[in-house]
Amino acid sequence: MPRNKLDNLNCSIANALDLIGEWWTLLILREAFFGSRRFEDFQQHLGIARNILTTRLRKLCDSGVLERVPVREGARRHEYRLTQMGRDLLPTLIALTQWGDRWLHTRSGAPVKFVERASGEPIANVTVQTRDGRALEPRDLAMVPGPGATEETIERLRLMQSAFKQRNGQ
Amino acid sequence: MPRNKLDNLNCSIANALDLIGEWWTLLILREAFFGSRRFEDFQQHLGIARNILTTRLRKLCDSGVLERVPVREGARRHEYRLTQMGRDLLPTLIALTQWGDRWLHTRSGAPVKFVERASGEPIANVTVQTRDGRALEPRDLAMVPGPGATEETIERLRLMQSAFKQRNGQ
DNA sequence: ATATTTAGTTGCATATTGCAACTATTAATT
DNA sequence: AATTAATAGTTGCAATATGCAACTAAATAT
Repeated sequence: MPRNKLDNLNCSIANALDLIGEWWTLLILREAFFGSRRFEDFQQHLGIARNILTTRLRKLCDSGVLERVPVREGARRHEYRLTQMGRDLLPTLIALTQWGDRWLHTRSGAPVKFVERASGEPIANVTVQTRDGRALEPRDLAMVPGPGATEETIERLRLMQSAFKQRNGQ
Repeated sequence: MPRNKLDNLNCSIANALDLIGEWWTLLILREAFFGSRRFEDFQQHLGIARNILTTRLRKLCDSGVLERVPVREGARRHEYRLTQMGRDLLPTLIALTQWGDRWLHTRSGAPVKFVERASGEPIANVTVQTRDGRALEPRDLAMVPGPGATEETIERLRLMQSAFKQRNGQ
């Protein structure tokens, strides 16, 4: 990955992308959500080069997104399963899928529909919401320094805020 | 992008990643949500190589995620703004950010906090929900063929379904 | 009129990916 | 038990993408 790691330290997106933003990685995780567990499953479904699959699986295991467990008690062969950290990517994956469904499949419609298993009801679109469930648009959001903000981040957010006020004539 | 384009045709995630899964692209879009609009803004905030920034911006404009508009009426200089298609990536970006906050910033906490502009209240975690607002876990979800499903997709989903039943002893 | 900023382009070194062949276990078959 | 096939990689090399720095050209500012 030739991308600079410089000063990505204080950005969750940059840190997340260092882990799961590499070529193939999100497709591997999609496969994992679809039920793939074994090396050959991933390889055959995705058509990914075997050496790349090796390095991706290793990285995902090292970082705790997947775990490598023996296929049976005491077996030497293993399989790759989502951990809680991996399962926690579901909202991201679904949000991305819905975006693709909406903007990139205008002809034929979504290839896969997600439904609640128990009821068969389609799920809602993933949205950004208040804690009491009102949907928010980009313009309704503001960003403020969190507990892990650096001085640099704080300064950046201050600049954003004043640019926003200026544009809205305040 | 050396990734195979083969048979990605029927997967929204694969198609989405062809557009926004390249190195830097999501960071560029994060910058856009943070208020960057000009070439130099993106370049300086990210430290990205200028030639790569050029190709990424071009691709994002060509595909309709960003638009290239004159800075003022009749000006030759232009800036890059999110389109509706681009703004629609907000849930994906926030979901990814929250994942990073949760799993990769355990020490210091989130660098940036998203709040409702009007009230200052923190937003909720992005979750997958039913249409009446109940949160769903991965195990509560099932996938069924959508309107754009190919025969291959349908077969794949059938296999998943029977594997699921087998694991759960039905 | 000159200098500076902005928005790129170009060329070359380095890093990543794709491909195909090869290896070494493990599981299945005779 | 021996042979075969499937699984899970590794290795080497060619094709691509990225990083860097210098260069260009137009638009603003002085």
